[in-house]
Amino acid sequence: MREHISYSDMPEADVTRLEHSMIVRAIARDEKIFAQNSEATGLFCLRSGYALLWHADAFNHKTAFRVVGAGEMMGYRSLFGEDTHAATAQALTTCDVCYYPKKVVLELVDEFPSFARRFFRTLARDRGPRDALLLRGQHIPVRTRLVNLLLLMNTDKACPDNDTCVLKLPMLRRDIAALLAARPESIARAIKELGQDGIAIFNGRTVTIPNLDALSAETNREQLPLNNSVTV
Amino acid sequence: MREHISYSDMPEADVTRLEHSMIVRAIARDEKIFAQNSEATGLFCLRSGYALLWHADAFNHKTAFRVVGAGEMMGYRSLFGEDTHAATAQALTTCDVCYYPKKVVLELVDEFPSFARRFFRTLARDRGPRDALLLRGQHIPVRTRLVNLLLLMNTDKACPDNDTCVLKLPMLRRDIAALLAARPESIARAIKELGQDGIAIFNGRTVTIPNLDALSAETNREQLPLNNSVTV
DNA sequence: CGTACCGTTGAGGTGAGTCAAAGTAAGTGG
DNA sequence: CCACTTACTTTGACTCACCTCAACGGTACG
Repeated sequence: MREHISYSDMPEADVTRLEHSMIVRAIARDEKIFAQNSEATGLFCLRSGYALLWHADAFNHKTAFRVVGAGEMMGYRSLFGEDTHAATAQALTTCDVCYYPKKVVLELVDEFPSFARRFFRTLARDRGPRDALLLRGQHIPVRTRLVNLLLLMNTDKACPDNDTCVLKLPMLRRDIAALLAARPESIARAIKELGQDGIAIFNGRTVTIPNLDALSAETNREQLPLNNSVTV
Repeated sequence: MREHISYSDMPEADVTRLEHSMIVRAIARDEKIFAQNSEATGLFCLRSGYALLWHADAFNHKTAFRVVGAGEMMGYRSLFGEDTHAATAQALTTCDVCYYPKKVVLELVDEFPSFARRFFRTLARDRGPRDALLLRGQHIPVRTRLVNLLLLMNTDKACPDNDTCVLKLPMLRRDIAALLAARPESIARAIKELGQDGIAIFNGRTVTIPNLDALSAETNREQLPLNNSVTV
């Protein structure tokens, strides 16, 4: 949010107004931040911790599609779409959530084009749909999807270059399964495989990656489709 | 686009300016409207015909994720995301495409909040990600995914209520396959099944649906997951 | 020291992918 | 108008990755 403001030509008074409208709330693990089909009354930011966004369909198949990390926004899609929340946000860890009331956000967006443009950008760049291709594509085996997840989760904590790299996942096996559109059992098996091959060693939620390049290489481990079709 | 304008308080002069900046182009079947990784220089609208949006990954797996019909916009995501096109748009049928240069659109968006708000809405409501859950979810069998596609494609041409309903699909089997993340062979088998069960009779690209309710009922034909997990 | 999850492992079944080939429609040129 | 080419569609046989079901080990917590 601070980043959005810095790109705008908003005067100090309005910045203060926005910051004063903000409400911070501490959320416990597993607690919901907002629920699917509830009204979008404002914008949410994660100040610390991790949250998971998931969607439940007609008969309650739950599909996770995004891990929200510290500093990221959520709920903007339904806010600007003038619609109820399409997903539930649930805390993976204890976290601090900032809340900006709809009224203030929309007024400032109307008033300051540069602020609005920044939101346009965020909305348009929403990585959810694109990540989904990596994490949920059927033609990609579970093992590879898991590697993709590790690579995505590793963006923040850069490792000491090629050296060993340790990553702490914020979620349970079942959450990983939901993100990868797989079953927890399949995740366990993929984890075992990656460990045996020395690509990524899981110990509870801590993952040790001896060689980041070797992990990345897993991604290109495609079985050549030879489907020389033009359009597909 | 006309709808976006009508919701705005844009004066006549600017409406004219927008309309004069527009370029209309006739596109032949299979021709590309814009290509993945190319620069987004403007906004595209489909005046007539159908187009398909698809994304190709590192080693050329092609995944379709949206069918664009007449009156719909495309390319807005990369335009506002200030990024290259994330997908290729390809004509399924011959079609007329309107093109609005980036410069004019962005200027008007900056100037008229109500116009901007309308774009926010479109961007936020982009049905791509949500449809993807219906069309590409692994836990949903191909047969059901095909039914979902038929229901989505049927929005325009409403049938004479419960009576027989005929639908003409604009795309090839391989395009259906790409949309459903399946193989053309699997599509053929699902089509055969649906025909045998009298749910939807395919004849080339023409689909006859004897009973729309029966088709909808297919959607709830979920095998109960009994996965009583809370978070997944 | 149970109770309750979470995580792992094994055995078995299956939907959909792969490969190969035949059938069908759609252009193209003589 | 008919051979001929080309691309699309369908079918069958086979295989496999993943799901399902079930049982067991580990860890946390009252």
